Amino acid sequence: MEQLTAEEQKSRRDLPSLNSAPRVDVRVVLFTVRDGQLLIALQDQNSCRALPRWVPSLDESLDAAATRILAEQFGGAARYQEQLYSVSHRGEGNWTVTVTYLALALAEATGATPGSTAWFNANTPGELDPVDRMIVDYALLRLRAKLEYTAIAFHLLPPSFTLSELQAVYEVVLDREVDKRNFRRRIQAAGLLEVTGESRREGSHRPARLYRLRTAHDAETYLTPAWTTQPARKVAGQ
Amino acid sequence: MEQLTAEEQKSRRDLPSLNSAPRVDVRVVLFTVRDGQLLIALQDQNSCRALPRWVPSLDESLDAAATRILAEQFGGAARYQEQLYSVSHRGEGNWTVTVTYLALALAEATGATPGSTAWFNANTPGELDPVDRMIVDYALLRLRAKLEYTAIAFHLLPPSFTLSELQAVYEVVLDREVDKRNFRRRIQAAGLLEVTGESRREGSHRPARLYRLRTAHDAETYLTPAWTTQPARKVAGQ
DNA sequence: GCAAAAGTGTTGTGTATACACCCATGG
DNA sequence: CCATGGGTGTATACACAACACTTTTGC
Repeated sequence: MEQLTAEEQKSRRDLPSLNSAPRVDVRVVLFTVRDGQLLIALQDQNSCRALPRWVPSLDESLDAAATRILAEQFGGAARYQEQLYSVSHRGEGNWTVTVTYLALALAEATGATPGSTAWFNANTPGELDPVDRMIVDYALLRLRAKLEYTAIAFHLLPPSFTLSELQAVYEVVLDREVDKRNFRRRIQAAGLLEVTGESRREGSHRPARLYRLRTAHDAETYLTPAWTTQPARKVAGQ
Repeated sequence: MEQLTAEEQKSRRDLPSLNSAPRVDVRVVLFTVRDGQLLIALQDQNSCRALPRWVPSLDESLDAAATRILAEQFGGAARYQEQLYSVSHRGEGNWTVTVTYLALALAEATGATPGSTAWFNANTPGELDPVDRMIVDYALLRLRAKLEYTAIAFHLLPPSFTLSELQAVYEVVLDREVDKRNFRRRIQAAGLLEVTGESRREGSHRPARLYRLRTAHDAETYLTPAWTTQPARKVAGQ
């Protein structure tokens, strides 16, 4: 541990101090589900893939920086963002603090992504910087865990959807099959859904009823802080 | 949102850039249980209480900065630390990124804390900076939630302890009574404990058997990332 | 009428809860 | 012998997993 004088220690404890401190950047793991696959957005730069990132200015919060990444690169596609974790690592010399976010986007809105960003299978994203690799792995872990006890999955679907579509999202994210009857019972017992009254005919079979998420259950409900200094965790959508 | 030229945007995306970015500080919510109360450590500075904090140098990781706070102010008392969340807030002008940690200490080792640090009831910590208040509230939420599904509570007790002591920790942290028989069944079903063979006589009643945590179950097991760049989440202890 | 997905119930199994008494010791 | 905390078992409710057939439609 480095040795400091009493004055230096005091200046480090009483904010703000003016000595140099680690740099900050923000990175986003943006998920979507399309064609039966869980995809993440990566930038193809220097023959190596990397998470979309941004160095926040002195004038924006962490959440705002994450929102900016999503807005600039994906327009209104992202419907949900949540802070994941902060890592510190040596990036070219000094320590950098990387604050990471998990975000969810609608497949419909992700057809054309500007710039060098492309979609890759979340389970096999290819060659990745080790830090980015860990972030992606942890984002996947968290997404899967949250699927079980929050309403997070609805952000991967349009406002109205069939129960089979919802089940397909669960199966793709969790990477395993789910029993149809148990799934429907569990979802309906949670009381988050209501029928829209409409139904969808899309083949030579019985039409499916459409459901929507009941308002006031739109946000997640568990184990995420309610910081009044950064109230907006929802990005787009109503 | 601020307007940037294409060059400025590029420099923000390609790390490291040299423009000014938010400052970073680290704060720790250190819990202990003593005299049937859940306590947190606060500094009594400027007639206002504040969380122990530190501005990390260019030469230390976030985890190392948290460890340093604990080591300098509490010696070897802290036995566990875990990153909580990162907040950004306007501290005297520009944005500051505050990375927060939850830590647990042994009551026995916390008798004399150097400097201006003192212990306060975690539920009624008194007047606190709004940011610190939110951090404390969230730390409490997380500690209570983790108590239910991890072995985190053992870090509030010495290496060997009675089941009644363990139950008392749960009751104090969760702030509710727990059924003795169900508690013991649940704990033993988890398979984390083993009897030491010794017992403790401390009154005119039957002696209590002493238990210890089985090694390899010492760390928490769920929903916390395994960053290889910051492997040490355990601070002191064996 | 047939292919294809939508929709629906029951049964068993394990898990959490509520609850009351005997045991070992010190004084 | 009595006061004190240590230690134990059972009955019930609830949540979850396994499992197969009928319904509605397009062609």
